Amino acid sequence: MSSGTRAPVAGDRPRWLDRTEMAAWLPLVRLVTLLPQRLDRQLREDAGIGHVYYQVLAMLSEAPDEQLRMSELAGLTATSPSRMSHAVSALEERGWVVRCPVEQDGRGQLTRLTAAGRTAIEQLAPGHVAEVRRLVFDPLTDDEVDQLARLTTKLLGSASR
Amino acid sequence: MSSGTRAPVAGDRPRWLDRTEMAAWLPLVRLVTLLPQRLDRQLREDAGIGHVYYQVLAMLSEAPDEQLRMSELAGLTATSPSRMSHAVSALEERGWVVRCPVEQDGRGQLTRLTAAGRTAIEQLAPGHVAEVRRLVFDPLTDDEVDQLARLTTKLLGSASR
DNA sequence: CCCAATTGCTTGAGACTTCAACATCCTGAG
DNA sequence: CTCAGGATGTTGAAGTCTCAAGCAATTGGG
Repeated sequence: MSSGTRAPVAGDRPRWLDRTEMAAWLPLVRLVTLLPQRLDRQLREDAGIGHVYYQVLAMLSEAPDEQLRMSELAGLTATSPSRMSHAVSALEERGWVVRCPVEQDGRGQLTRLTAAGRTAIEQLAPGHVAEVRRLVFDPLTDDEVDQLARLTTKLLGSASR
Repeated sequence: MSSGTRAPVAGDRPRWLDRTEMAAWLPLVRLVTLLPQRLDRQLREDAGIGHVYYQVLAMLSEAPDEQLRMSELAGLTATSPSRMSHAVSALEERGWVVRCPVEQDGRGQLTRLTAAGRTAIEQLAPGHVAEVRRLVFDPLTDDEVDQLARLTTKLLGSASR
């Protein structure tokens, strides 16, 4: 406890979740626990890296000149600068990525895909896509895919703030 | 790479995601990254524990006699036995939970909420619910909450297997 | 009864994430 | 010009998660 800033004063207690909300909340929590687990496991078996690391390679492979700034990578993958720094270091050790300074801004760092990195993502992508299909898109109808897009986009608004 | 079992043979390459699917996939990945982050942060500020640990307390507080077996806890929270064992150890150190052997099965362990644990969850719950509302339910209409329940439940089917 | 296979859980090592502190560079007000 | 404040990244420590290995208890087939 340690004197939280959010004092649990009786009276300002928010409404608890009703039955309908629980019917959405419980599976949602399970899903956000389980989905990263599955994505991580499949990639770790195939390449020894987790999903975040794969995302870095994926974003780089689609960026102009196959390079991005740390802050852009962090933004695109919704991770902290610190986490991204560690992640890029790990990818650098594998030789899949290199760091180099930015011309115009002495603070910045560019991360660029190496040839080995490109090979890696090209070999990884098919298996990953297959897993994504199996986990997410195969069970859904076209309409449901649209619903999923709308819902997740809407929820991102509040989660990003 | 290291000779994955899933050989990237040209030809068996699965269909890449189309525009519609991407419109669902990208926000879904962000959501699945961001939501646990937010839940963790709020709980960590208030109590110094992450969301998984809170879930343990929450499930225990609603169980008969406020106790559950390790395997039940693991199942309910969609985590591995190992993770749950570590988690319960951490909660035990805080004095919020105790372990005791099961009568009928010498292998099993029961985890029971302590008085301090009950106090903790009672003080934590209002702030947590408020955060859940802010992040998930406030932005959605009633119809959308229903859609969310159906979609997440459907996706859980494939992710659990 | 006996033992091999299974179940339930724990442990330790290594990898990953977070947090706070820090170093560096840029920007703009005075 | 100068310096305070902001922005960009990095680092190390502490906590957490995963994986593989292991232990103890139970179960089931012979």
